[in-house]
Amino acid sequence: MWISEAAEQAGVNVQTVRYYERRGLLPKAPRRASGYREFPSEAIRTVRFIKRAQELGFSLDEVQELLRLQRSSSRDRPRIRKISERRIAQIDQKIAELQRMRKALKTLVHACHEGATLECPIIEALATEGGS
Amino acid sequence: MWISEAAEQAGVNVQTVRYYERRGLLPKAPRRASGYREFPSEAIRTVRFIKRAQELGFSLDEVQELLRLQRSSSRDRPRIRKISERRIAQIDQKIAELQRMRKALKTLVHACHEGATLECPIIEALATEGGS
DNA sequence: CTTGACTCTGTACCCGCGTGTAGGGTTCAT
DNA sequence: ATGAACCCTACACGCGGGTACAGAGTCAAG
Repeated sequence: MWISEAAEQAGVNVQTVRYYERRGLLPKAPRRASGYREFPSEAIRTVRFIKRAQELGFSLDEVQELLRLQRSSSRDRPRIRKISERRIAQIDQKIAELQRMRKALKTLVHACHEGATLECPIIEALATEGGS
Repeated sequence: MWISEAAEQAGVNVQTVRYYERRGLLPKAPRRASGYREFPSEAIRTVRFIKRAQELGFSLDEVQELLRLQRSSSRDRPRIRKISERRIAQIDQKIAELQRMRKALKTLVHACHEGATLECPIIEALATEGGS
């Protein structure tokens, strides 16, 4: 199958497929004499794997390692778990950071509604030293 | 005060100060005949304002508007609140997305610990069609 | 007057993940 | 044999928020 069909079936566009190949996420597709790539249907499954992994927040580097592990005969489950757990830890950190922001903002917006001060408490908080 | 002192006092580096000026976050600093900028101490406060706003997740474009509102005589509190509330909504969306990822990953990691299957459930989930 | 530490501008580069474009060659149905 | 629709490579550009460099000019202490 040509690249445009592969891309369409995988739900990405043509450049993306070439990009994944260049980055080493997809194995080099065999070529016709003309230089055209001919993809095995396997490639579609691989692209979908990549997309699903991205939905879970994995970076392309991580996806690359997951693909490598998938292909290796010794499915190294502890290693796979470790990558996933590292991802979870990063997600937790990010969530905590966002919640910290959210809380601070909520407090300020609330104060801005309630307060009868002349100055807006939100601006005041940003303009004033101290207390992150 | 020269730029390096201003930058140091504000806790950013020299290029950042120039960058903020270029972007319109800092007012154009007056120049000596040599072309050297001379910063009023006000500038330090402004840079710190920017940094605090960034910690709450505001983009530089948003910070620019907040600074504009701060300077305007009619402190438009509803507008300021609106910007903050939009930010909160974006944060909430991001948190929800991260929690979705986190939950999916947790489930997989758990299955990978528990399951006695040959294949790693994490890889299986990524390799298999259906169910996001 | 020299020297070293600073400043200026303009430009390019970084991260991750692609997307777009120009200029050329191929495929295949008609 | 022609033409539309495809394919190839190489390169530039986009986001956001800076960072780094080169080449030239300036400041201030000794």
